[in-house]
Amino acid sequence: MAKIRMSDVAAAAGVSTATVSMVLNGGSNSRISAETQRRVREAAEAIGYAPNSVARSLRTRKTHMVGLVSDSIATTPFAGRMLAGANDVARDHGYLVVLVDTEDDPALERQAVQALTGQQVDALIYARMWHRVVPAPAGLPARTVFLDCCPQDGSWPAVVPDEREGGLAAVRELLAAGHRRIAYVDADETEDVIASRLRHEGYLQALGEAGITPDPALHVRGETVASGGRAAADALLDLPADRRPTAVFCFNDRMAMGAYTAAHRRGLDVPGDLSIVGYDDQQLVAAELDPPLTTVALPHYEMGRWAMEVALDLRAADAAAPVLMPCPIIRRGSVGPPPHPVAD
Amino acid sequence: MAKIRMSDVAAAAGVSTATVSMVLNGGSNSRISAETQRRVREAAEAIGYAPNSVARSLRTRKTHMVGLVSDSIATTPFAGRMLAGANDVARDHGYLVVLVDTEDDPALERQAVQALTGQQVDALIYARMWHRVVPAPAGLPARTVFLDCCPQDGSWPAVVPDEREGGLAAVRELLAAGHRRIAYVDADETEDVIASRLRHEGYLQALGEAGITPDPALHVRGETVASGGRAAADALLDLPADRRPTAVFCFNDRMAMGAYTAAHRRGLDVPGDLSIVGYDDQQLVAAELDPPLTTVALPHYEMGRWAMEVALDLRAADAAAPVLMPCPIIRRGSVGPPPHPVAD
DNA sequence: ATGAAAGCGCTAACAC
DNA sequence: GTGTTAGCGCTTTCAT
Repeated sequence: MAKIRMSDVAAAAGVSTATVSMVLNGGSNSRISAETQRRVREAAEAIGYAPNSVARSLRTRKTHMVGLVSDSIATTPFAGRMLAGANDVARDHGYLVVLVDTEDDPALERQAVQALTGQQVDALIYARMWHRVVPAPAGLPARTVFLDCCPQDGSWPAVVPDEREGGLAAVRELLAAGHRRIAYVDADETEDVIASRLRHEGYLQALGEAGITPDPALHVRGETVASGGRAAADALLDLPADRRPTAVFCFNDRMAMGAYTAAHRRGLDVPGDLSIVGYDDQQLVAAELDPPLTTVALPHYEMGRWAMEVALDLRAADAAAPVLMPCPIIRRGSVGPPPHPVAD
Repeated sequence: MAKIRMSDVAAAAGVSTATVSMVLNGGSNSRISAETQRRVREAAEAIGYAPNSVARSLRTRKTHMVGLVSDSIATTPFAGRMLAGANDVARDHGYLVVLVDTEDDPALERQAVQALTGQQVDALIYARMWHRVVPAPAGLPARTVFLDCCPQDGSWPAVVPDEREGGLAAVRELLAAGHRRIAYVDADETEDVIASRLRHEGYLQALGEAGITPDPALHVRGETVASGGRAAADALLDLPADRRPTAVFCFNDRMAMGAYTAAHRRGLDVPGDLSIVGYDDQQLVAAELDPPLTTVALPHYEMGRWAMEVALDLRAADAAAPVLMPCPIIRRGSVGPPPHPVAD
């Protein structure tokens, strides 16, 4: 199975390589006669010719590959959705994606960017798995887009989730069900600062819209895992009856999972006695809880698509400000009316 | 920022491109004089030269890229671990991985294999996200390795999890804690046939080793989600006291999660009244449950590494039979002694 | 409508 | 030790 070159096709069809190139790339509108086209195609087929993209890339200065450097493909379930989004549009447009995981190591990151530009990728997507503001690594190619992070020193297109709008949607959902005493189980101050702050802003705005004065006792924090959520929810449920929340909005689904545990352990029903809304829409958590969790989805797939679309210049992007991708609310079974009519 | 070529470096250093190539690739052992080497390196540095891998690849017929085609990077949390394993070894050896997700669509698959071989990848990894026997797609390059699946018509190296040994380990763990009545909450007959069968074999073997005759009533099935596990566990717990299991081995962590719910809803303590072992070691589930779940880990990271190692010829592999990668047991808090001494 | 020839940027014999 | 030269397999003017 020796490699078959274009010249082999040319010889077999009795034409020049230039002609072969024309018919194989030129579509049917080329100026080559129909008869010759047929001969060439048949010859190519017959001898099993497959073009060598490396040679083509060298000549055309286009590799039809885009690099994707990320800090962690493995450690979050979200990474896959981003990748999938990017991959889908790449594939649909004849592009391949070259993936490098840098594990958040700056040295590996530099090395990755170098390897990728050395490989002449047509564009580069720089992705982080948590919404952050990051310093732009050196040596980025002209066509670079930031995914789930913003470059410190603007001037690159970027896309991040609209966390504020997400917090707003979550709390509005609870408000619409009739709740007035709504708690926010927030992340620890050390973690996920941006998401935490933005979702909290959404929370406050929603309360404001409903004319509710936020009760500081209803803003609690914990580690962003189930046990942290459970502890925070316990604190809330220990409040005297008249100050206790009838609903909680949790920073993420895992904390919401802990809130379920807290409620269930004291015989409280979800959503009968306590309504709960999460954030992230992690399938393994949100959909599997009993009852299934109403939550706000992080639009990783859409962000991945968006990034690839601007990388391939399929979509214009303003480098001045990051695009805010909507976080839709996913209604499942954890929100209901408050247990009894409530006054403020 | 026009592209800088090797000839620019040569000109700047006053040598030929051949010399530049030698010093830049030849390591320090080349036959170029130390003085010239210095001049070349300095010139390259000064004008910011970066080699063009496409040109190099065309010449050397090595691209230092390996293709990875998978059926789903997005829909399972395991995909990331496989990718990470593959990526880590690729990176450590100066290789890049080109990823394509085919969504299990044969047409896309053919197209992916073609694109990748056209791109002259040095090797190809064909990955599936569920342990399966698959028909080998046409046109695979000589150096192909199968990941988490076996080619129907042998003759390619492959690696899959040792599910049988995993089931064995899970049940031995329960046996060691003193249990005798151990149930297996299995997958539905329609799902994951290979894993289901193999884990069951491990279960039976472990019981056999302990001199226990399997009780068919203790082998139940359900959908491989939390609700399926809950229903199955409920059925088990409804058994008369003398036939009821004191421990259950669940097909996966999600079903185990359902078993927790079933136990908790009837006031049973885990592991006080019921010990539970899962399978998969899904972080989001196993580690977050209360108590944390003892489970058997699927070695995705290791399989990813293995596949890339044989792809890069760093490790020999026999194409005759798939390699069985061990599934280690992860001890957490869901296994304890049976509630009271038990007789068979 | 088709072919000749140059060259993408690099490496590797082979000369000197 | 270093330079010359000939490609790797393709695309693309420019002739014809």
